[in-house]
Amino acid sequence: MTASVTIGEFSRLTHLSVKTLHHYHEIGLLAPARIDASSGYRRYETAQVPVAQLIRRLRDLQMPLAQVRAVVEAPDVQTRDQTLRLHLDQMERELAQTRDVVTSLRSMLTLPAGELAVEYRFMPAFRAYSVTDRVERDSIGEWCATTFGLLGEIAGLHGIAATAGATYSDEFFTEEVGEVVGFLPVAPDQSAIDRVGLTDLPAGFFAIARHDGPFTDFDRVYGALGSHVAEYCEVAPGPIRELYLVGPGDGVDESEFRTEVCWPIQRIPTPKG
Amino acid sequence: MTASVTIGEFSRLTHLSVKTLHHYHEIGLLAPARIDASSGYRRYETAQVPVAQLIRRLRDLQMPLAQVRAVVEAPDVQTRDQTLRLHLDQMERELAQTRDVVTSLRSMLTLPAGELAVEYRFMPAFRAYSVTDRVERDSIGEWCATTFGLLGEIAGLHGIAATAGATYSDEFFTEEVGEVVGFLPVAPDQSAIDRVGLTDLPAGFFAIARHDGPFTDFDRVYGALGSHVAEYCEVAPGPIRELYLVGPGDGVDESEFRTEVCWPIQRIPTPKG
DNA sequence: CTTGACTCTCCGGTAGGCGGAGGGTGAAAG
DNA sequence: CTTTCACCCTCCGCCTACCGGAGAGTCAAG
Repeated sequence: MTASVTIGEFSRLTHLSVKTLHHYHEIGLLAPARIDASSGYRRYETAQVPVAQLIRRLRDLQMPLAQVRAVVEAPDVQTRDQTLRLHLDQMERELAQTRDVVTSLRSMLTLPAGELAVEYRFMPAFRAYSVTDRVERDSIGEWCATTFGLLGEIAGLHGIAATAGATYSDEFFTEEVGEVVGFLPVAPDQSAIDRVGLTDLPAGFFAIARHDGPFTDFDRVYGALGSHVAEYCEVAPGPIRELYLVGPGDGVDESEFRTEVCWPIQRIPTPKG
Repeated sequence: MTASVTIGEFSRLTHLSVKTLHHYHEIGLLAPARIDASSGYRRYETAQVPVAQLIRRLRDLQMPLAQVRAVVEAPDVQTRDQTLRLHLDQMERELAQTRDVVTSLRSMLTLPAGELAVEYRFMPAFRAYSVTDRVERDSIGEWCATTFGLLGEIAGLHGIAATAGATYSDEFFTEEVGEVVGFLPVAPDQSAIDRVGLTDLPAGFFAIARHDGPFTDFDRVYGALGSHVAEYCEVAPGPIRELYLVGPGDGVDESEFRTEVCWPIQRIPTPKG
């Protein structure tokens, strides 16, 4: 039914290198069936081949070993397959995103950056339903999906037609993790409701640029707008705001998205020359 | 035209963390425009934003810094875009492959491994045109493409109808890099020709299993066949062989591929019990 | 002149292994 | 029965692309 093999043979069976098998033994992910007491030689069973292959496949997909462990140590097949399916879905989403980045890079190659229209605006203070979290850069997409899903739902329930937005703390950009606030403006006399907080956003001047299209090449607007501000304006403290004029909630294609990026400034600059 | 900003501001403009900017400075990938002599503070120019963003995008695509460097330090725009396009093509290929692995894993979940038909065969010695290289596991796909492209071309020119194959040294599996020989059998009196070598493959007994379908789930056959051999046969020294009965050169869909994996054994085992 | 935000350097750690040194094992060949 | 040689062991350091934090200096506003 099953046979005992040396680490080298097992390596050939599974296409995992000997070094890798050592490593998996060390961290307790895949231990040999037994170990010769006198020589210390590892002996694997051929019955271990399938699990080793599963591990290898998951690693091929860049799955972290911690997650791999969760999969192979799942108590029963249902749990395991469930976990696995979730990961596969996630990977497919990442794949799609990578593809987007590639296409966006390609288009960057063909059409150079256009002129950026910067507008200066005073935004009065306003009150908003809000969701505040400490978010990592990598998981911002997910966070936005859930947050604006929730805010959109609330907007529907209460008949609010305002444009949702978010503020991003400096930390979020400079240290890869920081406070992000998703908001939905409401009447100033509105009071708190379930599931979301209430925040008063301060008034201020902003340099504003609009971004048309999907979120993948958002960074270009940031670069261009930020450069503009650095040249012509005095920056003000406070987080950067984004206003989602047209976004995923509006049931249109990505290419139809409209977003305003608002950079806080001290005052509207007087034109030079 | 351009303005000088601190590292923190530059971080906001480019969405690269301060730590990352330090790192890029240290390795000389993206140095600040100047450094304050007394305080040691880095000063970046807004003109550096586009290159920083390019770097960030490439890193988002997992491109190693060495390659990123090659791109950003390209002498002229043509070279740079050319390099970039090549990398993007490569990434798209990898993307496609990852997708295949995902689908294959999914199918592994739904349909369990079937029975494996193992056949024992004596293969006489034969002479073959051959290409021998030390190949890394990761680049085996590429190597096969070029090698069997070449061998196929030669087969066409000389009217050879034999089945191409390859041998894989143990090292190749146990240490991630090792000797691989692509071969195309010819008549025993044939002599050497241009661009390829001539190898005599030794006779021997083999346990052979056929794999139907794309190369993505090749490992299952290895595992199953190897386990079978470990249980019922005495292994013989020498590299594992693969015979490409139907492969990429035959202009059919991946799912139509037929490959034999040949595991060297000492003799044909006598059935137990 | 203080406060607080920002910046500096340096040191150490992370994942997932690879590479090599130095030394013990096992089985077949002489 | 010994030698050879492939195989195996452990241990240590290195790799990439940064992140975290300590300890100390710097800048601008109040």
